[in-house]
Amino acid sequence: MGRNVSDSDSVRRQNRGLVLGALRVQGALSRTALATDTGLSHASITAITHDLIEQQIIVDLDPAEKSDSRGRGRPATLVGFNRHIGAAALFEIDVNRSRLSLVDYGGVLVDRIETPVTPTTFADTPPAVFLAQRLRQLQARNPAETSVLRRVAISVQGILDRDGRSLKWSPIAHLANRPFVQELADAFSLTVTLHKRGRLLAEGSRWLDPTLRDASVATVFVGSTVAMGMTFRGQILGRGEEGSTEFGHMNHMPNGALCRCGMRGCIEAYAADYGVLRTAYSVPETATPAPAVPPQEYEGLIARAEAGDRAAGHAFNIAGRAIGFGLGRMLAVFDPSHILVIGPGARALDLMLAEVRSALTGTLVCRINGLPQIIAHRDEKEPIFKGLMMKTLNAIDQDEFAGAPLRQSSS
Amino acid sequence: MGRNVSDSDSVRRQNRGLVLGALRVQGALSRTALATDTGLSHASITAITHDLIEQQIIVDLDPAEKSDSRGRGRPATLVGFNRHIGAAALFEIDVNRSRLSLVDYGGVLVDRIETPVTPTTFADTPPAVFLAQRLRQLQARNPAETSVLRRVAISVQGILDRDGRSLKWSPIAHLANRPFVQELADAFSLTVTLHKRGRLLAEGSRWLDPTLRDASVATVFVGSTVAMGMTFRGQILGRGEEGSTEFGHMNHMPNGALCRCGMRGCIEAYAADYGVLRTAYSVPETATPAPAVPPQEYEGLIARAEAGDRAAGHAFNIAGRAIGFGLGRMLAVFDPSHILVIGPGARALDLMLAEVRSALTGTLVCRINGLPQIIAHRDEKEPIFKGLMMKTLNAIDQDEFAGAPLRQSSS
DNA sequence: GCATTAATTTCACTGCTCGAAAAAAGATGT
DNA sequence: ACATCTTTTTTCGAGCAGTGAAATTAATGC
Repeated sequence: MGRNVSDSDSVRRQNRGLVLGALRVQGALSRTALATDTGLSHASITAITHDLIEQQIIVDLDPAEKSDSRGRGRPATLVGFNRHIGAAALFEIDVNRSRLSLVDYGGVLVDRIETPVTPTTFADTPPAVFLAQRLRQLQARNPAETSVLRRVAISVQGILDRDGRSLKWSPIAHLANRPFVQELADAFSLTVTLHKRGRLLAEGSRWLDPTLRDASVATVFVGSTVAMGMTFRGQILGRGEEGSTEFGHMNHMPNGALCRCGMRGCIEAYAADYGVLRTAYSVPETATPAPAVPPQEYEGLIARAEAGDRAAGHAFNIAGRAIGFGLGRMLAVFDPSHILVIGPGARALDLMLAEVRSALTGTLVCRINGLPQIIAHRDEKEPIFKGLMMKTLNAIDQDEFAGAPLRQSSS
Repeated sequence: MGRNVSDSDSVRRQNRGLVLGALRVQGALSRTALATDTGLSHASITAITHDLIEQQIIVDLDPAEKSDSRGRGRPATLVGFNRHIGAAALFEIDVNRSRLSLVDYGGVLVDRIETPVTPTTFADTPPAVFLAQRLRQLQARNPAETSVLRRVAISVQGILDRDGRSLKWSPIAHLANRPFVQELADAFSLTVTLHKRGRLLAEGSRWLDPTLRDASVATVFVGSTVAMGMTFRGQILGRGEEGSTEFGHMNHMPNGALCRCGMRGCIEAYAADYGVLRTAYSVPETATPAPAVPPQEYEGLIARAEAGDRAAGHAFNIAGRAIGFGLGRMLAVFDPSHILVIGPGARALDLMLAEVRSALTGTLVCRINGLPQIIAHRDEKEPIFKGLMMKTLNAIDQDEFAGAPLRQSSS
């Protein structure tokens, strides 16, 4: 039954993981800094870094690099990741484009392949084939780096099944119910993981804003969809890719506006770009949603609303109302200390905030706890990529390198 | 920073905790059973049980007790908790009654004091005084057991503050914003903990139904209030008493029926006993809710609805609709494998199920994952008490006994 | 009585952390 | 130039907890 026994093996794994985690968060560090940062003794840090260096996982950095010359005592030598010991391939699959990035173990972007995606892409080419093609191309172009490829991680939108190995539903056409994760893993003999985009947003904003590292945060993406990722005191909620957060498809209004997902009254149907456009142009709620909204059109609508255009302003009010009620309902179940709004819709937060606040004010939790802090992160560059990368590299740290192959004999 | 270092101390704590946990769940066990159950080696079990026995935390049970005489080899001697090493005082404070129970470390009920509660109880007597009186009475009546009292745990309804030390709001009059936890802790020099009733329901149903031990479960209480507790793969969600689940006060209908909490449109205002009654008798939605509904009146309404009474049936339909939409919205954020319905309303589940199902069918998550299993546990005897007791005893196991005072020298 | 069987304990060994003391590597002062 | 300071790292000797294998213990069966 219980496989939670703690022994010297788990002690080593835990403490090596602490060291690697500190390096992952803070970058290269001296051994002394590692000791204070992890709480381990200097003696243990010496032993652990010695082992890690012997295993080529980390390297002693040239002291020439950082000339912190204004010290008095013995100058510190920093240790940092050995960039060449591993690499990860990161797919971001979206409704209208796919991107494959190769990053080394130090988190440096090595190469990138972008491909447009259309509604027929995965009907013409099975997802596994599509991904394998790109991955092979990457291998051909970067033989050195991909020889140490350790993981493939894929970011998608939609609902994952319980074990997180495939999609049960996705707004990306012909991607659901295809066992491409397994097929890719078999074809390349690699660990392949699947990640819900919304969850990565939460992961990404944690790495981007260090003050939120240990807080409970709900990160809301507003743009072509509405999605949410949650962290609880620094832990990503729903470990193991389970616990799908389908905030965008939470019901806002029984029998309401038609959503891209085919249901009616989802928050997304009011607050995603296509929903706002539909309201602004008085298109009937039951009209089929536009498949994709050009960014400039959405931006233009924001500008018009800011300039005082009645119809545009009303559309954002309706969107804010949907988000506000959704947040209020979410707060009854999960009560974060911060709410982050990111994505294209973050630019329009000011237009929606009044309605969001008004909806929240009508909930018990907000009356008692006060309104939560709602922060817009407007110019997030690539929170999804960052989240995917950090999650994957961290998984390599903890799963593959922290539990070390025992050292046989140190000469 | 990081205080997560693993050392021999944390190893001991972890493994002793495993042993105590196995005994807590399964009752008295042989050492061999403990070894297979925890995954520890026989040698370690010998060492650990030896220490625990020396510290009087567990005892070797008389082999006379259980005559499993049909064995061939050396008969096993069971070890079980030493009931006299500790005790816990458990308060359950409700809108109309309070109950104080004394249980020993083995989980046996020793004594109990019940007191009615009225809306003026805590206005006349400060909560801390009220509790202290009962606790002193208990001490006077049970000097032996209370001499080893280790914890006081209090179950309440309402919203706790972030650190779980006091209530920010409660349907129990004059209980919020009174620092009675701190005062009681100071007066008796004991650890006093406060628990949200909804959370304990989740804890309790885990102990009551072992098949749900490792599942993700949402336990919904329907009765004088509507409340929910959630477990995630066997973990109670929202550790440290944070993450209040205010399911009953999730908004169902903007500007809808008046709730006891003072807000409008809460699920509770439609689905709690007073809400159902209000609908059945066509009382306006804005009428002040009845302070308490006699159980027989609610039962009578169920009977009438089952007999085909139109108004009563309609009231339960409305209640089911509120619960169904609430669950659907909850599912967008947290997706349990089972939904348990308990409390007086569980008897009426059949009357509400059609509407619940219909509301759930309109959500994306249910269309993809299928409808969740909804199970009524009708005759739960005391899930709250059970949950409060197990949580408290388990806390004593893990916090006080697992991290042992080092053994000085074994003779 | 003696072999058989199953539960526990004992023993020798391993791996990990820790505190204290020693060593290392420049900076500073005369 | 050389001794002295200061700060970073490493070394060394415990101590502790877990493990597998072997030994011990306590009944049952013939």
